[in-house]
Amino acid sequence: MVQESPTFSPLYRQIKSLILHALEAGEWRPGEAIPSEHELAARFSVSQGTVRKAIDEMAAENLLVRKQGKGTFVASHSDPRSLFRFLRLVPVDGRLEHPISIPLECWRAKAGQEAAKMLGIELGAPIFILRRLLRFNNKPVVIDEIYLPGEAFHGLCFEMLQDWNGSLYSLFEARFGLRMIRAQERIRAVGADRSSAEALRVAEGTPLLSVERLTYTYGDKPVEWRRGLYATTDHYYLNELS
Amino acid sequence: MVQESPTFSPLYRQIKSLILHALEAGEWRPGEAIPSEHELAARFSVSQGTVRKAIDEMAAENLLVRKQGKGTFVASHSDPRSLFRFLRLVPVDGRLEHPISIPLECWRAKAGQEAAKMLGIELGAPIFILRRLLRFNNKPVVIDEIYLPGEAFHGLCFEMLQDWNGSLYSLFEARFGLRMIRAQERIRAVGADRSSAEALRVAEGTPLLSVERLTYTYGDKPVEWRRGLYATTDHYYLNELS
DNA sequence: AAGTGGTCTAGACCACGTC
DNA sequence: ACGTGGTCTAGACCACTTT
Repeated sequence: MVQESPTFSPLYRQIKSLILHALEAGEWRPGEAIPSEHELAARFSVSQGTVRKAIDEMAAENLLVRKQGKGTFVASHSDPRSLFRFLRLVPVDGRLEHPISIPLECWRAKAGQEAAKMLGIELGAPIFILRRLLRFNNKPVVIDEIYLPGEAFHGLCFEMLQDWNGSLYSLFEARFGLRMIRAQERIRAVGADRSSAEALRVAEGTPLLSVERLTYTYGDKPVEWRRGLYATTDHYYLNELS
Repeated sequence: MVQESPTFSPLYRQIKSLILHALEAGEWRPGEAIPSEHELAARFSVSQGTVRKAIDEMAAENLLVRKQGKGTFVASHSDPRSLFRFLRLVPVDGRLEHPISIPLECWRAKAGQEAAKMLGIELGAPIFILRRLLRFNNKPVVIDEIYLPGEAFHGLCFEMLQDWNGSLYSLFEARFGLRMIRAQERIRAVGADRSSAEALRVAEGTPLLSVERLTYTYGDKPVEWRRGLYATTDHYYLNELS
């Protein structure tokens, strides 16, 4: 079963790849259980231990969630536990505040130089641009500008965003079948310009965190680029180094 | 019915804990190989697979490094690969620059309110305060103020810092037997004050990243608290979300 | 009682590095 | 050739959840 070197890849990684493709093809939806380890072992004609190791890795990558006695489930952004996986903003006083997302605008546009490069699409290709505000405890803390490739998101509109009760990524998951797997953030400090100062209710020139995020779905395909400006008077960006 | 103990911990975690204690006691030094899985299995009277699972977890936590065909080694900050594990600053133009650390000052002091709280020591306990500059490509980019508990670092002096060729953490490891395991960073945006503006060669008020880091050694014991100011005109703080 | 994931074992074999 | 970690298997039993 195992290939010869130099393209050697262990059996459990081949199994992992098969499960990954099944996930990508939507064989099981987010939140649903995948077949038991025993069933998958029979399906792929390998031992249960080999399936186990494949699933172990996928669980470590937050693609699957294991629940003893119940089964293994497809990770979902609807799960409240995964909310702060991508939003690393924490209030100074320690009180956990559930942020509220307020969509401001949403319009069609053509990809500029930077957006095209980041999203890996043609210059001038259709995109959506979305502006939204994040409130913690009714105070504006983050203003986001989000760039989405038109192809993957057609049908997106302002009303859809307003009607949705939940995180943006859970909407992407439910409406467009797009699962955000990992992201890369580039952080710097900038001074607030006029429009962001107004939105965040701070003085012009106030130091803000500029957080540029590129988010990837399966196959390391970038599907979202965003730039957020964070007011850090009452909150900070928390990062664990390990 | 037999009530199971609520403190149940699987065998491999007990083994992990034993290896951890041996590490903490300095049985093997950073960079050295630990005994083979087979030897450890014999020593603890368990199967090799159980030792393996313990080491797997410790490798995932960057405490050990496995090298196929050679052995398993105690992770070390002298290893160049671990340099950017704690310094997440990347130049905008992509060219990898090796940062150079320039010690500015080092003096004894008594722990103030904040340092005492962070380091978990008595108010007024002896500490060291260290200021240093980080240059990338000969340009000042980071100014750090570092607070160290006096007890763990006695003998530290300015000359020692100047003479050391390597990262601060590799010095801590070699001179004080203190291994930095994990850290937590709190990031916000601030305006440069007079002294930091001078050190970083920027205008007063320039937005800077304020990065407060609390670093832990074995047993989740905090042993370093630092505050860094990062100039982000030519560099950004890179964070992977996964 | 039955089904799920979680642990533990023992043994065989493979890939890598060194002697 | 030998020792190291890496993979794969098969089976037993444990812990948790549901029926």
